[in-house]
Amino acid sequence: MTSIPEPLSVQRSTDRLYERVKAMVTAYRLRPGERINEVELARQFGVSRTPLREALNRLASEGFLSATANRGYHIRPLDPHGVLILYEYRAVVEVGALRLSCERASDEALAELEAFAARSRDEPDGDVQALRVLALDEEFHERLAVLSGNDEFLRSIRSINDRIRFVRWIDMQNRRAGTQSEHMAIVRHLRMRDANTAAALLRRHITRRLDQIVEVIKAGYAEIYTDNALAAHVVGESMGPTAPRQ
Amino acid sequence: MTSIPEPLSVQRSTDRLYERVKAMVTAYRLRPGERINEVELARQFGVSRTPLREALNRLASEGFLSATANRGYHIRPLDPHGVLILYEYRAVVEVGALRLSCERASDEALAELEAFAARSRDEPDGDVQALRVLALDEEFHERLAVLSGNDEFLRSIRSINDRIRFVRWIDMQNRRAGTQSEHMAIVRHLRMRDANTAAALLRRHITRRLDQIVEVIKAGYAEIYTDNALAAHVVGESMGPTAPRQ
DNA sequence: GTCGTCACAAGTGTATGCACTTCTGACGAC
DNA sequence: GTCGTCAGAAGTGCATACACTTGTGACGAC
Repeated sequence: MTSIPEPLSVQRSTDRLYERVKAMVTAYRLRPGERINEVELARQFGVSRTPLREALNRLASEGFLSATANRGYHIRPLDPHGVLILYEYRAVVEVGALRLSCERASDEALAELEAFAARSRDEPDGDVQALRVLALDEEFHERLAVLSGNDEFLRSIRSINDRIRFVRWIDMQNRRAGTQSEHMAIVRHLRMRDANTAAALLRRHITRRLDQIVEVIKAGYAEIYTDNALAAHVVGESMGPTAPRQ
Repeated sequence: MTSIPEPLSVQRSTDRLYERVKAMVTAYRLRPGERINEVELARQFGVSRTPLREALNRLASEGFLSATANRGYHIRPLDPHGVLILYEYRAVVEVGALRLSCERASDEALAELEAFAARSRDEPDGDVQALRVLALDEEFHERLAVLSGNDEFLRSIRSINDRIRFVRWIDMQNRRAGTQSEHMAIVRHLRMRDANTAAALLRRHITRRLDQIVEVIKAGYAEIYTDNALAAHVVGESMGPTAPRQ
Protein backbone atom coordinates (compact mmCIF):
# COMPACT_ATOMS: atom_id res chain seq x y z
CA MET A 1 0.00 0.00 0.00
CA THR A 2 1.96 3.00 -1.21
CA SER A 3 1.27 6.13 0.75
CA ILE A 4 -0.98 8.18 -1.40
CA PRO A 5 0.16 11.79 -1.90
CA GLU A 6 -3.07 13.19 -0.52
CA PRO A 7 -6.16 13.10 -2.70
CA LEU A 8 -6.83 16.66 -1.61
CA SER A 9 -6.73 17.71 -5.22
CA VAL A 10 -10.04 15.98 -5.72
CA GLN A 11 -11.66 19.33 -5.90
CA ARG A 12 -15.19 20.13 -6.75
CA SER A 13 -15.95 21.98 -9.89
CA THR A 14 -17.59 24.61 -7.73
CA ASP A 15 -14.31 25.26 -5.93
CA ARG A 16 -12.28 25.53 -9.09
CA LEU A 17 -14.83 27.92 -10.55
CA TYR A 18 -14.76 29.94 -7.37
CA GLU A 19 -11.03 30.44 -7.70
CA ARG A 20 -11.10 31.20 -11.38
CA VAL A 21 -13.94 33.67 -11.23
CA LYS A 22 -12.41 35.29 -8.18
CA ALA A 23 -9.16 35.72 -10.07
CA MET A 24 -11.03 37.35 -12.94
CA VAL A 25 -12.99 39.61 -10.64
CA THR A 26 -10.13 40.72 -8.39
CA ALA A 27 -8.03 41.54 -11.46
CA TYR A 28 -10.98 43.40 -12.96
CA ARG A 29 -10.82 41.29 -16.06
CA LEU A 30 -14.56 41.74 -15.87
CA ARG A 31 -15.36 45.40 -15.69
CA PRO A 32 -16.90 47.32 -12.81
CA GLY A 33 -20.67 47.33 -12.97
CA GLU A 34 -20.72 44.65 -15.65
CA ARG A 35 -23.42 42.05 -15.35
CA ILE A 36 -22.44 38.42 -15.33
CA ASN A 37 -24.23 36.26 -17.84
CA GLU A 38 -24.42 32.86 -16.23
CA VAL A 39 -25.15 30.94 -19.39
CA GLU A 40 -22.28 32.44 -21.31
CA LEU A 41 -19.79 32.20 -18.46
CA ALA A 42 -20.73 28.58 -17.85
CA ARG A 43 -20.23 27.85 -21.53
CA GLN A 44 -16.81 29.49 -21.44
CA PHE A 45 -15.76 27.32 -18.55
CA GLY A 46 -17.34 24.26 -20.07
CA VAL A 47 -19.59 23.51 -17.10
CA SER A 48 -23.25 23.83 -16.31
CA ARG A 49 -24.82 26.71 -14.46
CA THR A 50 -25.30 24.81 -11.22
CA PRO A 51 -21.73 24.76 -9.90
CA LEU A 52 -21.10 28.19 -11.40
CA ARG A 53 -24.01 29.63 -9.48
CA GLU A 54 -22.68 28.15 -6.25
CA ALA A 55 -19.36 29.86 -6.88
CA LEU A 56 -21.01 33.18 -7.73
CA ASN A 57 -23.16 32.98 -4.63
CA ARG A 58 -20.10 32.51 -2.51
CA LEU A 59 -18.27 35.37 -4.18
CA ALA A 60 -21.25 37.61 -3.57
CA SER A 61 -21.37 36.70 0.10
CA GLU A 62 -17.72 37.65 0.37
CA GLY A 63 -18.26 41.04 -1.22
CA PHE A 64 -16.65 40.42 -4.60
CA LEU A 65 -19.95 40.58 -6.45
CA SER A 66 -23.29 42.14 -5.75
CA ALA A 67 -26.42 40.07 -6.18
CA THR A 68 -29.93 41.23 -7.04
CA ALA A 69 -32.93 38.96 -7.14
CA ASN A 70 -33.90 38.02 -10.69
CA ARG A 71 -31.18 40.24 -12.05
CA GLY A 72 -28.16 38.17 -11.31
CA TYR A 73 -24.68 39.20 -10.30
CA HIS A 74 -22.76 42.37 -11.02
CA ILE A 75 -19.08 43.20 -10.74
CA ARG A 76 -18.43 45.46 -7.80
CA PRO A 77 -17.75 49.04 -8.83
CA LEU A 78 -14.28 50.37 -8.15
CA ASP A 79 -14.94 53.47 -6.13
CA PRO A 80 -12.52 55.54 -4.06
CA HIS A 81 -14.72 55.59 -0.99
CA GLY A 82 -15.00 51.82 -0.89
CA VAL A 83 -11.26 51.42 -1.19
CA LEU A 84 -10.67 54.04 1.45
CA ILE A 85 -12.82 52.42 4.09
CA LEU A 86 -11.38 49.03 3.26
CA TYR A 87 -7.86 50.33 3.84
CA GLU A 88 -8.97 51.92 7.07
CA TYR A 89 -10.39 48.60 8.18
CA ARG A 90 -7.30 46.80 7.00
CA ALA A 91 -5.08 49.04 9.09
CA VAL A 92 -6.99 48.14 12.23
CA VAL A 93 -6.92 44.41 11.54
CA GLU A 94 -3.26 44.29 10.56
CA VAL A 95 -2.08 46.42 13.44
CA GLY A 96 -4.06 44.23 15.81
CA ALA A 97 -2.44 41.14 14.36
CA LEU A 98 0.99 42.74 14.58
CA ARG A 99 0.61 43.51 18.27
CA LEU A 100 -0.25 39.89 18.97
CA SER A 101 2.62 38.71 16.80
CA CYS A 102 4.99 40.95 18.71
CA GLU A 103 3.92 39.29 21.93
CA ARG A 104 3.84 35.74 20.69
CA ALA A 105 6.20 35.12 17.82
CA SER A 106 9.42 33.32 18.63
CA ASP A 107 12.74 34.97 17.85
CA GLU A 108 13.31 32.33 15.21
CA ALA A 109 10.00 33.05 13.51
CA LEU A 110 10.77 36.76 13.39
CA ALA A 111 14.21 36.06 11.97
CA GLU A 112 12.62 33.95 9.29
CA LEU A 113 10.18 36.75 8.50
CA GLU A 114 13.07 39.16 8.17
CA ALA A 115 14.84 36.77 5.83
CA PHE A 116 11.68 36.56 3.75
CA ALA A 117 11.41 40.34 3.57
CA ALA A 118 15.06 40.57 2.55
CA ARG A 119 14.62 37.98 -0.19
CA SER A 120 11.60 39.87 -1.47
CA ARG A 121 13.54 43.09 -1.53
CA ASP A 122 16.26 41.47 -3.61
CA GLU A 123 13.79 40.13 -6.15
CA PRO A 124 14.67 41.56 -9.57
CA ASP A 125 12.61 44.32 -11.09
CA GLY A 126 10.87 44.20 -14.41
CA ASP A 127 7.51 43.83 -16.00
CA VAL A 128 7.49 40.08 -15.91
CA GLN A 129 8.41 39.91 -12.24
CA ALA A 130 5.82 42.50 -11.25
CA LEU A 131 3.21 39.88 -10.55
CA ARG A 132 5.63 37.99 -8.35
CA VAL A 133 6.46 41.12 -6.41
CA LEU A 134 2.76 41.67 -5.85
CA ALA A 135 2.38 38.13 -4.54
CA LEU A 136 5.36 38.56 -2.22
CA ASP A 137 3.89 41.75 -0.84
CA GLU A 138 0.65 39.98 -0.04
CA GLU A 139 2.56 37.09 1.46
CA PHE A 140 4.52 39.34 3.80
CA HIS A 141 1.33 40.60 5.37
CA GLU A 142 -0.10 37.10 5.59
CA ARG A 143 3.03 35.80 7.29
CA LEU A 144 2.79 38.61 9.78
CA ALA A 145 -0.75 37.50 10.55
CA VAL A 146 0.29 33.87 10.92
CA LEU A 147 2.69 34.84 13.68
CA SER A 148 -0.20 36.18 15.73
CA GLY A 149 -1.25 32.59 16.26
CA ASN A 150 -4.84 33.63 15.62
CA ASP A 151 -6.34 32.27 12.43
CA GLU A 152 -9.17 34.77 12.42
CA PHE A 153 -6.68 37.47 11.57
CA LEU A 154 -5.15 35.39 8.82
CA ARG A 155 -8.51 34.62 7.34
CA SER A 156 -9.51 38.25 7.42
CA ILE A 157 -6.26 39.52 5.94
CA ARG A 158 -6.40 36.98 3.13
CA SER A 159 -9.84 38.18 2.25
CA ILE A 160 -8.68 41.79 2.34
CA ASN A 161 -5.70 40.93 0.15
CA ASP A 162 -8.05 39.49 -2.43
CA ARG A 163 -10.25 42.52 -2.36
CA ILE A 164 -7.50 45.12 -2.67
CA ARG A 165 -5.39 43.19 -5.15
CA PHE A 166 -6.13 45.40 -8.09
CA VAL A 167 -5.56 48.69 -6.27
CA ARG A 168 -2.39 47.36 -4.75
CA TRP A 169 -1.23 46.34 -8.19
CA ILE A 170 -1.78 49.81 -9.57
CA ASP A 171 -0.25 51.44 -6.55
CA MET A 172 2.84 49.25 -6.61
CA GLN A 173 3.81 50.50 -10.03
CA ASN A 174 5.00 53.58 -8.17
CA ARG A 175 6.27 52.59 -4.76
CA ARG A 176 7.72 49.13 -5.02
CA ALA A 177 11.06 49.94 -3.39
CA GLY A 178 9.51 51.97 -0.58
CA THR A 179 7.15 49.16 0.27
CA GLN A 180 9.89 46.65 0.74
CA SER A 181 12.15 48.79 2.85
CA GLU A 182 9.15 49.57 5.02
CA HIS A 183 8.61 45.86 5.53
CA MET A 184 12.20 45.55 6.66
CA ALA A 185 11.83 48.39 9.12
CA ILE A 186 8.69 46.88 10.61
CA VAL A 187 10.36 43.53 11.17
CA ARG A 188 13.39 45.13 12.70
CA HIS A 189 11.28 46.74 15.37
CA LEU A 190 9.38 43.55 15.92
CA ARG A 191 12.64 41.77 16.60
CA MET A 192 13.36 44.38 19.21
CA ARG A 193 9.88 43.70 20.61
CA ASP A 194 9.04 47.33 20.13
CA ALA A 195 5.37 46.86 19.33
CA ASN A 196 4.42 50.52 19.37
CA THR A 197 6.97 51.63 16.82
CA ALA A 198 6.30 48.63 14.62
CA ALA A 199 2.56 49.31 14.83
CA ALA A 200 3.04 52.96 13.93
CA LEU A 201 5.19 52.02 10.96
CA LEU A 202 2.68 49.45 9.76
CA ARG A 203 -0.17 51.89 10.11
CA ARG A 204 1.68 54.45 8.04
CA HIS A 205 2.70 51.76 5.58
CA ILE A 206 -0.94 50.97 4.97
CA THR A 207 -2.45 54.45 5.01
CA ARG A 208 0.51 56.24 3.48
CA ARG A 209 -0.90 57.21 0.15
CA LEU A 210 -4.54 57.09 0.93
CA ASP A 211 -4.82 60.78 0.15
CA GLN A 212 -3.85 59.97 -3.40
CA ILE A 213 -6.39 57.21 -3.66
CA VAL A 214 -8.51 59.06 -6.19
CA GLU A 215 -5.56 59.28 -8.56
CA VAL A 216 -4.81 55.60 -8.07
CA ILE A 217 -8.39 54.66 -8.89
CA LYS A 218 -8.26 56.82 -11.99
CA ALA A 219 -5.13 55.03 -13.08
CA GLY A 220 -6.95 51.80 -12.34
CA TYR A 221 -9.82 52.69 -14.61
CA ALA A 222 -7.38 53.63 -17.35
CA GLU A 223 -5.73 50.24 -16.99
CA ILE A 224 -9.02 48.36 -16.96
CA TYR A 225 -10.25 49.96 -20.12
CA THR A 226 -7.03 49.82 -22.10
CA ASP A 227 -4.70 46.92 -21.57
CA ASN A 228 -5.16 45.29 -18.21
CA ALA A 229 -1.78 43.74 -17.48
CA LEU A 230 -2.83 42.17 -14.18
CA ALA A 231 -5.77 40.46 -15.79
CA ALA A 232 -3.56 39.25 -18.61
CA HIS A 233 -1.11 37.72 -16.12
CA VAL A 234 -3.64 36.28 -13.75
CA VAL A 235 -6.01 34.93 -16.32
CA GLY A 236 -3.06 33.62 -18.26
CA GLU A 237 -2.19 31.59 -15.20
CA SER A 238 -5.57 30.60 -13.98
CA MET A 239 -7.35 29.95 -17.24
CA GLY A 240 -4.38 28.07 -18.60
CA PRO A 241 -5.21 25.81 -21.52
CA THR A 242 -8.81 26.87 -21.64
CA ALA A 243 -10.16 27.75 -25.02
CA PRO A 244 -9.84 31.41 -25.98
CA ARG A 245 -12.72 33.61 -24.93
CA GLN A 246 -14.19 34.24 -28.34
CA MET B 1 -50.07 54.49 -9.73
CA THR B 2 -49.86 54.00 -5.98
CA SER B 3 -46.35 54.10 -4.62
CA ILE B 4 -45.39 50.54 -3.98
CA PRO B 5 -43.94 49.90 -0.51
CA GLU B 6 -40.71 48.50 -1.90
CA PRO B 7 -40.73 45.10 -3.52
CA LEU B 8 -37.52 44.36 -1.65
CA SER B 9 -39.24 41.47 0.02
CA VAL B 10 -39.18 39.62 -3.27
CA GLN B 11 -36.54 37.40 -1.86
CA ARG B 12 -35.05 34.38 -3.42
CA SER B 13 -35.62 31.02 -1.87
CA THR B 14 -31.86 30.77 -1.50
CA ASP B 15 -31.79 33.87 0.69
CA ARG B 16 -34.60 32.72 2.93
CA LEU B 17 -32.93 29.35 3.35
CA TYR B 18 -29.67 31.07 4.15
CA GLU B 19 -31.30 32.97 6.99
CA ARG B 20 -33.20 30.01 8.33
CA VAL B 21 -30.29 27.61 8.28
CA LYS B 22 -28.02 30.25 9.74
CA ALA B 23 -30.49 30.73 12.58
CA MET B 24 -30.49 27.00 13.21
CA VAL B 25 -26.73 26.77 13.10
CA THR B 26 -25.92 29.79 15.23
CA ALA B 27 -28.37 28.61 17.87
CA TYR B 28 -26.86 25.14 17.68
CA ARG B 29 -30.21 23.62 16.93
CA LEU B 30 -28.12 21.33 14.81
CA ARG B 31 -25.42 19.81 16.92
CA PRO B 32 -21.67 20.36 16.69
CA GLY B 33 -20.05 17.93 14.31
CA GLU B 34 -23.38 16.79 12.93
CA ARG B 35 -23.53 16.15 9.22
CA ILE B 36 -26.16 17.91 7.20
CA ASN B 37 -28.27 15.66 5.04
CA GLU B 38 -29.21 17.79 2.07
CA VAL B 39 -32.09 15.66 0.93
CA GLU B 40 -33.73 15.55 4.31
CA LEU B 41 -33.17 19.23 5.11
CA ALA B 42 -34.54 20.23 1.72
CA ARG B 43 -37.59 18.11 2.37
CA GLN B 44 -38.08 19.76 5.77
CA PHE B 45 -38.02 23.17 4.15
CA GLY B 46 -40.15 22.05 1.24
CA VAL B 47 -37.63 23.04 -1.43
CA SER B 48 -35.26 21.27 -3.73
CA ARG B 49 -31.61 20.77 -3.06
CA THR B 50 -30.46 23.42 -5.52
CA PRO B 51 -31.28 26.58 -3.54
CA LEU B 52 -30.45 24.82 -0.29
CA ARG B 53 -27.00 24.00 -1.55
CA GLU B 54 -26.42 27.61 -2.52
CA ALA B 55 -27.31 28.64 1.01
CA LEU B 56 -25.08 25.97 2.55
CA ASN B 57 -22.21 26.97 0.31
CA ARG B 58 -22.53 30.53 1.47
CA LEU B 59 -22.70 29.54 5.10
CA ALA B 60 -19.59 27.44 4.68
CA SER B 61 -17.69 30.32 3.11
CA GLU B 62 -18.61 32.46 6.10
CA GLY B 63 -17.34 29.91 8.57
CA PHE B 64 -20.65 28.64 9.93
CA LEU B 65 -20.24 25.23 8.34
CA SER B 66 -17.31 23.19 7.18
CA ALA B 67 -17.41 21.59 3.75
CA THR B 68 -15.66 18.46 2.55
CA ALA B 69 -15.73 17.26 -1.04
CA ASN B 70 -18.17 14.41 -1.55
CA ARG B 71 -18.93 14.37 2.14
CA GLY B 72 -21.10 17.41 2.42
CA TYR B 73 -21.41 19.95 5.17
CA HIS B 74 -20.84 19.61 8.89
CA ILE B 75 -21.83 21.82 11.78
CA ARG B 76 -18.83 23.61 13.17
CA PRO B 77 -17.66 22.16 16.47
CA LEU B 78 -18.00 24.40 19.51
CA ASP B 79 -14.48 24.49 20.87
CA PRO B 80 -12.99 26.84 23.46
CA HIS B 81 -9.97 27.71 21.36
CA GLY B 82 -12.09 28.78 18.42
CA VAL B 83 -14.24 30.98 20.62
CA LEU B 84 -11.19 32.44 22.29
CA ILE B 85 -9.48 33.56 19.11
CA LEU B 86 -12.75 34.89 17.78
CA TYR B 87 -13.19 37.05 20.86
CA GLU B 88 -9.61 38.22 20.54
CA TYR B 89 -10.28 39.20 16.96
CA ARG B 90 -13.54 40.81 17.92
CA ALA B 91 -11.83 42.98 20.51
CA VAL B 92 -9.48 44.37 17.89
CA VAL B 93 -12.23 45.09 15.39
CA GLU B 94 -14.60 46.66 17.89
CA VAL B 95 -11.98 48.80 19.54
CA GLY B 96 -10.88 49.99 16.13
CA ALA B 97 -14.44 50.91 15.27
CA LEU B 98 -14.88 52.66 18.59
CA ARG B 99 -11.86 54.86 18.05
CA LEU B 100 -13.22 56.00 14.71
CA SER B 101 -16.65 56.53 16.22
CA CYS B 102 -15.13 58.66 18.93
CA GLU B 103 -13.57 60.88 16.28
CA ARG B 104 -16.51 61.07 13.95
CA ALA B 105 -19.82 60.60 15.69
CA SER B 106 -21.86 63.71 16.30
CA ASP B 107 -22.86 64.67 19.81
CA GLU B 108 -26.46 63.93 18.88
CA ALA B 109 -25.60 60.45 17.66
CA LEU B 110 -23.76 59.67 20.89
CA ALA B 111 -26.66 60.96 22.93
CA GLU B 112 -28.97 58.71 20.98
CA LEU B 113 -26.66 55.76 21.62
CA GLU B 114 -26.71 56.54 25.32
CA ALA B 115 -30.48 56.65 25.26
CA PHE B 116 -30.53 53.29 23.55
CA ALA B 117 -28.20 51.81 26.17
CA ALA B 118 -30.38 53.22 28.93
CA ARG B 119 -33.54 51.78 27.40
CA SER B 120 -31.84 48.40 27.11
CA ARG B 121 -30.77 48.55 30.72
CA ASP B 122 -34.35 49.20 31.78
CA GLU B 123 -35.70 46.28 29.80
CA PRO B 124 -37.43 43.86 32.19
CA ASP B 125 -35.78 40.65 33.20
CA GLY B 126 -37.26 37.21 32.76
CA ASP B 127 -36.97 34.12 30.68
CA VAL B 128 -39.20 35.35 27.93
CA GLN B 129 -37.34 38.63 27.57
CA ALA B 130 -33.94 36.94 27.53
CA LEU B 131 -33.92 36.67 23.76
CA ARG B 132 -34.75 40.35 23.45
CA VAL B 133 -31.95 41.28 25.82
CA LEU B 134 -29.58 39.24 23.69
CA ALA B 135 -30.71 41.09 20.58
CA LEU B 136 -30.30 44.45 22.28
CA ASP B 137 -26.78 43.55 23.33
CA GLU B 138 -25.88 42.71 19.75
CA GLU B 139 -27.54 45.87 18.55
CA PHE B 140 -25.54 48.06 20.91
CA HIS B 141 -22.31 46.86 19.39
CA GLU B 142 -23.66 47.24 15.88
CA ARG B 143 -24.77 50.78 16.56
CA LEU B 144 -21.33 51.58 17.87
CA ALA B 145 -19.91 50.32 14.59
CA VAL B 146 -22.36 52.36 12.55
CA LEU B 147 -21.07 55.53 14.17
CA SER B 148 -17.61 54.84 12.78
CA GLY B 149 -18.97 55.70 9.38
CA ASN B 150 -17.13 52.70 7.95
CA ASP B 151 -19.36 49.90 6.75
CA GLU B 152 -16.55 47.37 6.73
CA PHE B 153 -16.57 47.44 10.50
CA LEU B 154 -20.32 47.03 10.60
CA ARG B 155 -20.21 44.12 8.22
CA SER B 156 -17.49 42.45 10.19
CA ILE B 157 -19.16 42.96 13.56
CA ARG B 158 -22.46 41.62 12.27
CA SER B 159 -20.73 38.51 11.12
CA ILE B 160 -19.00 38.15 14.47
CA ASN B 161 -22.30 38.64 16.28
CA ASP B 162 -23.77 35.79 14.30
CA ARG B 163 -20.86 33.55 15.09
CA ILE B 164 -20.74 34.18 18.81
CA ARG B 165 -24.49 34.30 19.35
CA PHE B 166 -24.69 31.01 21.17
CA VAL B 167 -21.78 31.64 23.49
CA ARG B 168 -23.06 35.11 24.23
CA TRP B 169 -26.43 33.63 25.03
CA ILE B 170 -24.96 31.21 27.51
CA ASP B 171 -22.70 33.82 28.98
CA MET B 172 -25.48 36.36 29.41
CA GLN B 173 -27.38 34.09 31.75
CA ASN B 174 -24.83 35.21 34.33
CA ARG B 175 -23.78 38.76 33.65
CA ARG B 176 -26.72 40.55 32.12
CA ALA B 177 -26.69 43.52 34.50
CA GLY B 178 -22.93 43.98 34.34
CA THR B 179 -23.01 44.04 30.57
CA GLN B 180 -25.49 46.82 30.39
CA SER B 181 -23.84 49.07 32.93
CA GLU B 182 -20.58 48.58 31.05
CA HIS B 183 -22.29 49.78 27.90
CA MET B 184 -23.38 52.89 29.73
CA ALA B 185 -19.87 53.56 30.98
CA ILE B 186 -18.42 53.21 27.51
CA VAL B 187 -20.86 55.66 26.02
CA ARG B 188 -20.28 58.12 28.79
CA HIS B 189 -16.59 58.28 27.98
CA LEU B 190 -17.32 58.51 24.30
CA ARG B 191 -19.47 61.55 24.95
CA MET B 192 -16.49 63.09 26.72
CA ARG B 193 -14.43 62.19 23.64
CA ASP B 194 -12.12 60.17 25.85
CA ALA B 195 -11.26 57.51 23.33
CA ASN B 196 -8.56 55.81 25.36
CA THR B 197 -10.70 55.15 28.39
CA ALA B 198 -13.65 54.09 26.29
CA ALA B 199 -11.41 51.74 24.33
CA ALA B 200 -9.97 50.23 27.48
CA LEU B 201 -13.44 49.69 28.89
CA LEU B 202 -14.66 48.09 25.68
CA ARG B 203 -11.65 45.83 25.51
CA ARG B 204 -12.26 44.67 29.05
CA HIS B 205 -15.96 44.35 28.34
CA ILE B 206 -15.19 41.90 25.56
CA THR B 207 -12.35 39.93 27.10
CA ARG B 208 -13.58 40.06 30.66
CA ARG B 209 -14.53 36.48 31.21
CA LEU B 210 -12.43 34.85 28.60
CA ASP B 211 -10.57 32.96 31.28
CA GLN B 212 -13.82 31.23 32.13
CA ILE B 213 -14.51 30.36 28.55
CA VAL B 214 -14.06 26.64 29.11
CA GLU B 215 -16.82 26.66 31.70
CA VAL B 216 -19.07 28.63 29.41
CA ILE B 217 -18.55 26.14 26.61
CA LYS B 218 -19.30 23.30 28.99
CA ALA B 219 -22.54 24.99 29.94
CA GLY B 220 -23.19 25.42 26.25
CA TYR B 221 -22.83 21.73 25.57
CA ALA B 222 -25.12 20.94 28.44
CA GLU B 223 -27.72 23.27 26.97
CA ILE B 224 -27.34 21.87 23.47
CA TYR B 225 -27.87 18.32 24.58
CA THR B 226 -30.70 18.91 27.00
CA ASP B 227 -33.18 21.62 26.28
CA ASN B 228 -31.77 24.28 24.00
CA ALA B 229 -33.79 27.37 24.89
CA LEU B 230 -32.12 29.61 22.31
CA ALA B 231 -32.86 27.17 19.54
CA ALA B 232 -36.44 26.89 20.70
CA HIS B 233 -36.87 30.66 20.61
CA VAL B 234 -35.06 31.30 17.39
CA VAL B 235 -36.47 28.44 15.44
CA GLY B 236 -39.86 29.22 16.85
CA GLU B 237 -39.50 32.63 15.26
CA SER B 238 -37.87 31.72 12.03
CA MET B 239 -39.78 28.56 11.20
CA GLY B 240 -42.97 30.02 12.55
CA PRO B 241 -45.92 30.57 10.31
CA THR B 242 -44.17 29.63 7.12
CA ALA B 243 -46.48 27.77 4.85
CA PRO B 244 -45.33 24.33 3.80
CA ARG B 245 -44.20 25.36 0.34
CA GLN B 246 -45.03 22.10 -1.35
C1' DG C 1 -14.17 -14.21 16.38
C1' DT C 2 -11.51 -11.02 13.13
C1' DC C 3 -10.70 -9.28 9.02
C1' DG C 4 -11.25 -8.38 4.10
C1' DT C 5 -14.44 -8.19 0.22
C1' DC C 6 -18.23 -6.99 -2.26
C1' DA C 7 -22.77 -5.49 -3.42
C1' DC C 8 -26.31 -2.43 -2.39
C1' DA C 9 -27.98 1.74 -0.17
C1' DA C 10 -27.42 6.45 0.78
C1' DG C 11 -25.70 10.82 -0.37
C1' DT C 12 -23.25 14.37 -2.88
C1' DG C 13 -21.94 16.76 -7.44
C1' DT C 14 -23.37 18.30 -11.83
C1' DA C 15 -26.37 18.66 -15.98
C1' DT C 16 -30.63 19.65 -17.91
C1' DG C 17 -35.32 21.38 -18.31
C1' DC C 18 -38.92 24.46 -17.34
C1' DA C 19 -41.35 28.41 -15.08
C1' DC C 20 -41.25 33.00 -14.24
C1' DT C 21 -39.08 37.61 -14.35
C1' DT C 22 -36.71 41.18 -16.72
C1' DC C 23 -35.09 43.29 -20.79
C1' DT C 24 -35.62 45.12 -25.58
C1' DG C 25 -37.39 46.89 -29.56
C1' DA C 26 -41.27 47.65 -32.60
C1' DC C 27 -45.58 49.67 -33.05
C1' DG C 28 -49.25 52.96 -32.40
C1' DA C 29 -51.55 56.95 -29.88
C1' DC C 30 -51.07 61.61 -29.30
C1' DG D 1 -40.88 63.36 -31.96
C1' DT D 2 -42.24 61.45 -27.25
C1' DC D 3 -44.28 58.37 -24.61
C1' DG D 4 -46.77 54.16 -23.34
C1' DT D 5 -47.79 49.37 -24.52
C1' DC D 6 -46.96 44.88 -25.56
C1' DA D 7 -45.00 40.70 -27.45
C1' DG D 8 -40.96 38.08 -28.10
C1' DA D 9 -36.19 37.27 -26.53
C1' DA D 10 -33.02 36.72 -23.01
C1' DG D 11 -31.86 35.48 -18.48
C1' DT D 12 -32.43 34.00 -13.75
C1' DG D 13 -34.51 30.75 -10.07
C1' DC D 14 -35.67 26.34 -8.95
C1' DA D 15 -36.80 21.33 -9.61
C1' DT D 16 -35.58 17.09 -11.31
C1' DA D 17 -32.56 13.47 -13.17
C1' DC D 18 -28.54 11.01 -13.31
C1' DA D 19 -23.51 9.95 -12.50
C1' DC D 20 -20.26 9.09 -9.30
C1' DT D 21 -18.50 8.74 -4.49
C1' DT D 22 -18.95 7.24 0.15
C1' DG D 23 -21.03 4.57 3.74
C1' DT D 24 -22.90 -0.01 5.47
C1' DG D 25 -23.86 -4.61 6.37
C1' DA D 26 -23.77 -9.41 4.92
C1' DC D 27 -20.97 -12.99 3.67
C1' DG D 28 -16.97 -15.92 3.42
C1' DA D 29 -11.90 -16.94 4.22
C1' DC D 30 -8.98 -17.86 7.81
